[in-house]
Amino acid sequence: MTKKSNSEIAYQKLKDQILENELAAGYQATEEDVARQLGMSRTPTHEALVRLQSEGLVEIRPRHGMRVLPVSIDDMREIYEILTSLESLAAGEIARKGLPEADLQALSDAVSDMDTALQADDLVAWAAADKRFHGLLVSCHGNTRVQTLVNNFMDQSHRCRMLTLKLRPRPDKSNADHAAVLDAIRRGDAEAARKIHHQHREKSAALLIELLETLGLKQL
Amino acid sequence: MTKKSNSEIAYQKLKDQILENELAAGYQATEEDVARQLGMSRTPTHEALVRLQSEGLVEIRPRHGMRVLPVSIDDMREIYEILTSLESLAAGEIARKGLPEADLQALSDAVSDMDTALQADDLVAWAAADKRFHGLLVSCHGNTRVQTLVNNFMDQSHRCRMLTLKLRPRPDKSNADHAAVLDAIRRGDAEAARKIHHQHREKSAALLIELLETLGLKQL
DNA sequence: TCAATAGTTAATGTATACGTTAATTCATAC
DNA sequence: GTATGAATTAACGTATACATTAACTATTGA
Repeated sequence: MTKKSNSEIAYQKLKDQILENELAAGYQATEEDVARQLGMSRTPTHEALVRLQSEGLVEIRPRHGMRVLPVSIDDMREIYEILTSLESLAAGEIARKGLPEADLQALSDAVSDMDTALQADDLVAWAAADKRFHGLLVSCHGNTRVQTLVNNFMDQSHRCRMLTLKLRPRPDKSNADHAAVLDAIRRGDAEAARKIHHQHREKSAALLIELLETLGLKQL
Repeated sequence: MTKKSNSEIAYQKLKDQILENELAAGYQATEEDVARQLGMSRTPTHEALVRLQSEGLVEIRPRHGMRVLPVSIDDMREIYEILTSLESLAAGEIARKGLPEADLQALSDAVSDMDTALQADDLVAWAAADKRFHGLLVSCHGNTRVQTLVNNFMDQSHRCRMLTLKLRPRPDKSNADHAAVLDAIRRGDAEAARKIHHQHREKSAALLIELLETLGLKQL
């Protein structure tokens, strides 16, 4: 098998640490420090940081080191606006063209898993299944660029979703929405699939942002 | 003033050369060759290539050198689907919230310039004004991520648009569409702005793709 | 006390040497 | 003639030394 390069390792480790909040937003360090922490030289470290910067997770400020970017409420507004637009595009299109049974089954499984998780009050599992559903939606659509973008914005907003997960009301309505989207897809009703998913994402966004505002969390 | 780094210079030069088709799609070279051509070492060259890869303009194939990515018909389908979605989002939103007179004027100027260019049969000037209109639409909306994405996808499809510019019918209808979008924005009719722009982009895409298919241009 | 400036320094940008890897070539056996 | 595998080699990955730059600091003059 082909060996992973150090820069790839650096990229994945750093990304993991950022998404899991082990490297908190606002964390700042020089490239050399990061390199030392990773046990490699600055060269592959720098390359990883450049990639993470292009994904909006860190910022490289010449002479000040890299900084893990916090996510503001406005960032979340931007991100959710895009997720809403692209995902509902995907939902509509897959309803229009129809989906092989295997894909429908995968979507259906994700919805079931969300229900199961919710009944068990396992919010982390619920979030994972929810994420899977959204990921399937765009991967079934087949536009690879949409897929990449949605994955990227899900990453950018991951920490925020995880943080608010336990602070928000139980997402029962969310599960119902997903089931309704899936139903519209099965019926081949593109307009309904698009609209329902659109409203679903808008509601999620509004909820999240209101929560952040209520809690006075400007940055996280 | 703060001096530009070599990697920045490399990035811009390479990007220019690719967009202007001086480095044709399919062009392949080792990092060392590219570096020599740019008059610098591999380090900044590599960094520039990584950036260009993240923007979808080149591909880095270990042990084979970098390659200027051709754009296929399917790529154009993907790109225009996203542009359609994000730009009509922007059109709708700016109609909804209203725009300061200066912004309206800038949009109006772009429309006028398109008309003038078309009357003078100056297709290159027309394309520039058209691009400006689309750019203004998203910059007025204010979602910086949408702006970045739209700019990036406009870049990815730039060569293709330039190539087909002289092969397509005169874009009279296109100008009328833009005027109609602007009118809807002025009236504050979000739904109309969104819909008209959506149809406009879908028509452009269909035209472009049909043209590519007719000409049998699978890659460019 | 404040502002301007020159010197200091920390951090990154860059070049380069070297190690590593995988594509290719060539020899050999069948 | 073909398939296998070892040797070759071209290209990149990595570490590191050095150059460069802009932030910082301390000094000086007002």
